[in-house]
Amino acid sequence: MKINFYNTLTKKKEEFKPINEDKVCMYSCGPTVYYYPHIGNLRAYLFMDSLRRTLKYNGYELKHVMNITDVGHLVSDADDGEDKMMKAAKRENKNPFEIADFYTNVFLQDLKKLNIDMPEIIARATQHIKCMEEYVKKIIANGYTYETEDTIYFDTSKLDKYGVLSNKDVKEEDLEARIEVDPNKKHPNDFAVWFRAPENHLMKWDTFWGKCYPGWHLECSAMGHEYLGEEFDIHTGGIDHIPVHHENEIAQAKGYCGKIPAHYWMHVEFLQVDGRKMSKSLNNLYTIDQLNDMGYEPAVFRMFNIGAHYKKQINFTIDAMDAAKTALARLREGYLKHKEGTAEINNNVIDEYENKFHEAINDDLNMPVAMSVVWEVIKNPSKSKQFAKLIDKFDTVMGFNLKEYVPETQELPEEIISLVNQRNEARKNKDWAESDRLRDELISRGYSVKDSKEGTIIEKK
RNA sequence: GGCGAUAUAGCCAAGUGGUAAGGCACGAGUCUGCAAAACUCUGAUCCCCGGUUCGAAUCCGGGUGUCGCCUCCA
Repeated sequence: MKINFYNTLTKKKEEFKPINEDKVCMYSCGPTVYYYPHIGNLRAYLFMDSLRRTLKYNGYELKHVMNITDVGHLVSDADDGEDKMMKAAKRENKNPFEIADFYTNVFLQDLKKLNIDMPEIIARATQHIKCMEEYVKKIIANGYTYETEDTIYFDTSKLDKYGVLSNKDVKEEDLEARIEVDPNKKHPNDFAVWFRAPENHLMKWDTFWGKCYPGWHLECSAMGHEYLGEEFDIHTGGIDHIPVHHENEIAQAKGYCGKIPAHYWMHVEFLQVDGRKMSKSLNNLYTIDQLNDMGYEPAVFRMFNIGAHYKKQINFTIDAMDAAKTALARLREGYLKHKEGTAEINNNVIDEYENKFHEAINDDLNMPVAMSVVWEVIKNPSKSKQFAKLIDKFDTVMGFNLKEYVPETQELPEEIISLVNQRNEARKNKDWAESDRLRDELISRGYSVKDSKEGTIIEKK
């Protein structure tokens, strides 16, 4: 079945045609590991996850690289300010390598908690300094750079065009620039590719230019090239990467070999909290662990995310999380009902659902519509193992891990069992006052009480 | 100032030319001793104005609101 993706490069939805017939090569910009990832960061990786799973659903093999930026880059893309990793190191009284290790681990754990399908290759910048050096040397040899005392800059004026993704009008930017332009730069869009490290800089390596460290943008270009070659299929990232980071990656690749590295560029929109950007100053940052502590397991956040298209801003609210939490519980219950069902379903019905689902995910990852198909199957009154199997298949894309889901069976404390028995006795005697009193007692101890035909069901809330 | 998004029922949101998916909440009902849970049913003409069209939420023009980027960020 045809796949269509929105391509930031061409600004339209187009049919996806990979370079190799059955293998897709892609690169995703990963995090700079200097702090805990928040749910806004994580949305980007849920998007990456949907993309991976959709491609696999279509039968593609994947070769997918994600970088971990553990060589800090400067606080600003414009190459001034403090180094992020250094700043974090100072804050926590550790060295930058310890900071990187710690937050890399936190990040990977978070992805695991969210059941994110992991890229085949996780590339840490500190382990690829050599290939970055080779990469930058060729850009230099090709004449796309100039040196200042301690920095090598990329000269964007050497390109036929800078700003292929973001409609930048360089001349106008010259006039309207509101921030101080680095006086060492010849053109405002020029950017650093290589730094000579100051004496007190901890992260530095012996290179052709002395003790150095790489420019931030260079990492992705070099590592992408290392594993995927000069041209590959898809490059993903957050929408914020479009105007600077990805433009610079493209610039570097052009300087290196004259080619735009990826054919399809896909960008995920931001998540907002209560209609505003998430930020420290607004005090509205959430991490996946915080949500968990608030009673929303990671799968709830996944459910929330799947409710909206990746190219749209999504508004995170507690109400929305409650909605997602209920929906997830019903999804699981509905799935279990099908699993125990005995109805025989006509294959045409199955095929129709399957087709509808497949069309949805292939239409630029339209997960909300795909999810609506899942609900149709879940809510089908005929309960059937065939439907359960179909949902298993859908779940390879949705990622709720339903197959592994088993309702929690908890050991109830003896005093609770005793209360339940007392209540059953009272009910038998139609002593409703006593029965209700005992129910209130159980509820106040944090249990839910449901009287079904098969008996009373007690669950810890 | 430049660039980019977005405006659909109480909330979260699909839909980009043929008369509004889905989820959650609310309400009603079934079930229940009463509840809870579950299940069933119920709701919007799509920010405003103008235009194109047999026909527009969907295209065009003009407003208005919101958000983001241009400064670290997914």
